[in-house]
Amino acid sequence: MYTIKEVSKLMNVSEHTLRFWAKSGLFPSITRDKNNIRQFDETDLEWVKIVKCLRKIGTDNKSIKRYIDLCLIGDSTIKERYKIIMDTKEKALQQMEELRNQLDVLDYKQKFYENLIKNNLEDPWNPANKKVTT
Amino acid sequence: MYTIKEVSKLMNVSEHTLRFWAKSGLFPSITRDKNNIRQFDETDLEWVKIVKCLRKIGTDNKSIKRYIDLCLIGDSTIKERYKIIMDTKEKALQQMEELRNQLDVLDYKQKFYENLIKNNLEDPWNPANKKVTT
DNA sequence: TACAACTTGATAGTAACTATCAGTCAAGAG
DNA sequence: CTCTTGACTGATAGTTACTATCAAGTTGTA
Repeated sequence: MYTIKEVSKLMNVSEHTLRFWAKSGLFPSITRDKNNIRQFDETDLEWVKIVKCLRKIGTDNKSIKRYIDLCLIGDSTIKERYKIIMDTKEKALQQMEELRNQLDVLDYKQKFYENLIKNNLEDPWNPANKKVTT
Repeated sequence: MYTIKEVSKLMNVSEHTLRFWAKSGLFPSITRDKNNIRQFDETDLEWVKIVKCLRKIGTDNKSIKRYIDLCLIGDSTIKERYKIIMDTKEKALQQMEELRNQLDVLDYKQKFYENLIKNNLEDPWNPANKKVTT
């Protein structure tokens, strides 16, 4: 059994966010001790893991809740859950692609600035040094 | 010269968001025609591009504004801007890594579900079909 | 017994959109 | 020459997913 603080450290999710997720119904099996303190077990950690995973890929909390509800219904929903996972994979791959594109933009900027810096060092009084650049 | 609608299509950013960015001072060189309509030129498209790039990597609008202000100051800020670009690259690479990790989680789930589906097809009355899974 | 370190729920605040709305303006139809 | 249509405007309100602040309860140590 883990406290919220331990889970926070273990999973690298803030306590605030864990409480928020809990309140949103994203941890269906969580229990409380006699003082109303949340107790996370290994299954709960699995829930945290999948919620974190879906959130990182931008799935909204409502859709995550839907996935969890499907899990609770049982095996009759396996195909639907499988589809959600596959769609999420697709989305993640698109994001990788997008990230790669933006890295290209940044690489271009990097070279651009490295050139400027080199020129500045060679000729610090170049009038080009007044120009505004993006 | 482009209208906001054209820029929206060209850069794949909603008109709403473009206006929001404009109001936030993220397009410093934008002009208006006699009817107060925004006119984007090629330089403005460059601004849209870099703003979009930084946003995709999660830079907040305030920091983007800071980068733009540095650009406007001129060449004396090149090293600082270079650092921003390099830090952003680093951040993007971390996000790639994070995305790869989450893809691993999803791959595991995929295999898990594929197994379940296979077993279901072979033995649809298996009592295991009642079990709740994450 | 005091106090530090947890925890709790409630509430308010924030960022970055996103949607809605009333109003302006210009071009084309009749 | 009016009417309508469509694009644009700013202002404002709403949304999502946190994130921060707070008062209050519990437990372990000095």
